Amino acid sequence: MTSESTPTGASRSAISLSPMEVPKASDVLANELRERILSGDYVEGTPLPPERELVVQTRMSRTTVREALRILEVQGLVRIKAGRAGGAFVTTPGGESVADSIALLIRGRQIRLSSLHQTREALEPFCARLAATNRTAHDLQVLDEANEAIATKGTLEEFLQANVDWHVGVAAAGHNEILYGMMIGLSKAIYTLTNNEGFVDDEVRSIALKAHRSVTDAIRKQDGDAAVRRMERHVHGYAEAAARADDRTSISLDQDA
Amino acid sequence: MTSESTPTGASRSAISLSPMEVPKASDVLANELRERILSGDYVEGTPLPPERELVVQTRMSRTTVREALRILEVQGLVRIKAGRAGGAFVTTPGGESVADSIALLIRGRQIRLSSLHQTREALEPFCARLAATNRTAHDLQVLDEANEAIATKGTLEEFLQANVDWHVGVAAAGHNEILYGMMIGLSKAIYTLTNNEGFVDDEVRSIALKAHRSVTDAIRKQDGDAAVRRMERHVHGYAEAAARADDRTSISLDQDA
DNA sequence: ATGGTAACTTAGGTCAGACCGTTAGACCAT
DNA sequence: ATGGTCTAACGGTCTGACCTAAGTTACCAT
Repeated sequence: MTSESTPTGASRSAISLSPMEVPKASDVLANELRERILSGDYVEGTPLPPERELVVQTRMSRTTVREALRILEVQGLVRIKAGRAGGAFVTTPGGESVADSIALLIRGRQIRLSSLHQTREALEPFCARLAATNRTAHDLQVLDEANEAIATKGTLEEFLQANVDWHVGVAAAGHNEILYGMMIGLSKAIYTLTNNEGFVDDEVRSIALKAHRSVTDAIRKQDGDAAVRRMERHVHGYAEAAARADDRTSISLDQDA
Repeated sequence: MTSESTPTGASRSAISLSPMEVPKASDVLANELRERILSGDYVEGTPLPPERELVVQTRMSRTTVREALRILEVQGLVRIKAGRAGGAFVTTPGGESVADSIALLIRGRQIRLSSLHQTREALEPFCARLAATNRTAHDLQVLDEANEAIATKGTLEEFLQANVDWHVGVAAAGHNEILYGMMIGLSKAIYTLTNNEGFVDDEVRSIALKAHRSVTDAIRKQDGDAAVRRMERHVHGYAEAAARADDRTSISLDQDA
């Protein structure tokens, strides 16, 4: 039966299916919970039922329930506490998860430092313009404090931290959460990558401080165009200095070899 | 023994400890594996040992091992296949994880569409400039194909997909993986959010098509400045149109209420 | 009354062992 | 060649137990 001829020869039947996905139980639970959380029905801090309660409700095993919760935890949707009155609490995802994934992307793909600086050149001037428009008094205070920390000659780590604080502060002053998350990720990556390079000397520090102050000034005066211009110069200059230092490193490495 | 006087009264001993963190076993394993993967020792596709083998090696339970693997899977560092010859395979994290976290950020924080478009205004002109510099023949082909797909009057979904393809194509032509990853995230988010809004009519389509062609042209001619200028106009115009549509929606919603 | 502490309770964290479902590969029958 | 069958090697799920962290409560000594 059904022994028809196959005209084209390629396939005997006209029907064809694409690869199908069979979701895992833990994914199903995770998706369900994620949708409920993202729908906004639960306020930040709302506790999910205890694991054993979820087991009863879903009729899944505790293993499965726990994997689902773990997924949500990694995605930054819940925070899990142990002990009595512990459990999974709803969290509003912040910039950290974006930052983490960007950091993974950068490390995992062995991305060149130049790409990082290039990306900063795209984001930071724009952030500066937003900051000039939207900055609050508190934002300005954060920027000033970061600059003061830079002025205080400290260790390399302290300088780098203060540097990051200022740049992230500019992004925060722009009050755009997406850009803010992106800048956190970039900064974190640049911080770790620059920690090894040794091109940060006193000159670099004082140049950075001067640049930061001039940008901060423009932001304070709500002069968007000036903020963009100065930030562009600063970031571009920093990128070129880093590139030159990188060249030197490569060269001396070559000489070593 | 050691019953000294305690002058300050605050503490009997000089040793003092800060709050300590007791990491979970699964996190320890996950961190260890993540470091090994990110160090680049394993090529894409390298299989990790089977779960039961990891149990033997680490002397942890299978539950713990599985949770660690699940963490890495969510972070996009491994891909887990079931069945014989299955297991966890090393994956180079791509833009998808960035895209996912951005999408979560946007949905979770109820971020306004305007923030999204604002972010595009920061990224896309810069991507266009990079594209003008770095585009290959293949990149241009992708852009042309996306434009053709837009020219073909299709369903709303087809239009949106082609639209996304073109914008992502520009980012790809810039050959900066970070910006590329960010654009994928933004595009995915914008895609889903625009799917509901009903402001895409024939006029919007033809305007977008024209703008895309002019930007593509500048990229083809490697005219960076023109690419930036035209992309700025396009994105800004689109953002304003979307904002107007959003206003209309809000107003009609108010009238409904 | 006050302060400490022991016991209890509720929650997540870990473990051991079993069984199920899926898949690749080998082998055989048609 | 096509399709069936068996087997081994995987991850996926389940059960049930115990450990550990952290609030609550009751009790006891001062």
